[in-house]
Amino acid sequence: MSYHKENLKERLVEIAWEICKAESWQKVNMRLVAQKAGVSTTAFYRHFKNKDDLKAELMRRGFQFLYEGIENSNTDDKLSSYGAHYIRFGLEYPNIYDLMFGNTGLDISSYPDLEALSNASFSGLVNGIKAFMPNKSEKEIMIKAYNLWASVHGLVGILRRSEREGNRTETLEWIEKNLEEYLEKTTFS
Amino acid sequence: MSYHKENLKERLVEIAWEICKAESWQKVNMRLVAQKAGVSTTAFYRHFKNKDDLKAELMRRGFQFLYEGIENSNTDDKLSSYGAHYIRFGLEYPNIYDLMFGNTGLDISSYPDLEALSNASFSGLVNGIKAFMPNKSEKEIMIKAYNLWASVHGLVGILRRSEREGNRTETLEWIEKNLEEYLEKTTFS
DNA sequence: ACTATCATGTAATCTAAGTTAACATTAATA
DNA sequence: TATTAATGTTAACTTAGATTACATGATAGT
Repeated sequence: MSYHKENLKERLVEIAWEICKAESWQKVNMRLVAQKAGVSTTAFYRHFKNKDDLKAELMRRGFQFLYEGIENSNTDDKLSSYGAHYIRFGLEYPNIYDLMFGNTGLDISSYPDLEALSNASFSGLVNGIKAFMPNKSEKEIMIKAYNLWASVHGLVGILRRSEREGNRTETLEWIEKNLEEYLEKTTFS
Repeated sequence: MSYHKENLKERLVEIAWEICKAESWQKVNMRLVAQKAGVSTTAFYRHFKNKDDLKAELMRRGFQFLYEGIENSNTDDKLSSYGAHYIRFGLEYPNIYDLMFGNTGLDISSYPDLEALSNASFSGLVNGIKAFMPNKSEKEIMIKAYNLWASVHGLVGILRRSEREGNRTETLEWIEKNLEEYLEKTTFS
């Protein structure tokens, strides 16, 4: 029975999400996802125009997931906590992080809602800095914002690389355990 | 004539390099490269075990290219110049940069020489900082080094993304034109 | 209730790209 | 010169994204 499935689209996304989280977005492929859902490969194309469409859906999920985490973690309104949350997210969900911030080949401008979701985090950061340093000029605030953003994403790369390659130094160990202090020390002069 | 070609391996790498530089490493494929070289697709496998082997060769080239550039640009021994060179490299050769610093799926630990090449740049940076701040502790120096590294690579990501998505703000414009000043301001308190 | 229609699922097939196996040709060397 | 190793070719296999033509079944208008 049930030639027509209940919420197949949702189930496909769910399955793809799990594969992506556990493996990488590169490992997500229609055949595997469809098979795990117990449907034919082509059933996929009734719900997604193509693979990019699925990737976009997964990215949406990624941003929602990240933002939920930030809301729920009662950060003490310190910017360093905000940045630390990003870093921890990148370390805990590296494959989701790659999907969201790496080069997946997706043209994000084809998905305006996604673009907005993606930009939201930076706006939040700018506002935070603005509140934190009310007497600074717009330009100084933006520079701080870009720098914090860059440091955060750059550091995720470093920490992950060191993990992969077994390069972990004592200092990196310290940084990972003391992200807030590290961020205060480096990006807030 | 010439069933056996002269320096086929070198020519294949050269062709692949050009494709990678102009398009992306994802666009590099054996059929295309072999065709451009005027040989059969499988000729490839006489010179490379697999595609990863080619990727590794291209990455080697990338690091040599980057380091040559740094040697030749008579930086005035300022660390900010060093960092700025990295950023400019990332902006001028984004596809080579992705190959070198992005997630290509290559397990770099299978290519120890490449790993060494890749680590060399960080060591250089640490030594530079050490010379620059002789009275700081080892840990402080390492923290600065990681931070500069993270900032540099993070900023490349930001600048490229803003270019792709047409997000360029005035401040980003300023940052790109004044990389040294930006780095001084942000990572050297 | 009957039937037209539309959303949703399937089978078969195409194409691109990585890879291998079996065979051919040339260069090197004993 | 005869053997062998290096290098190249053809044919074919595999995996993965995508399309076409067809099947099924839920829903709505008569």
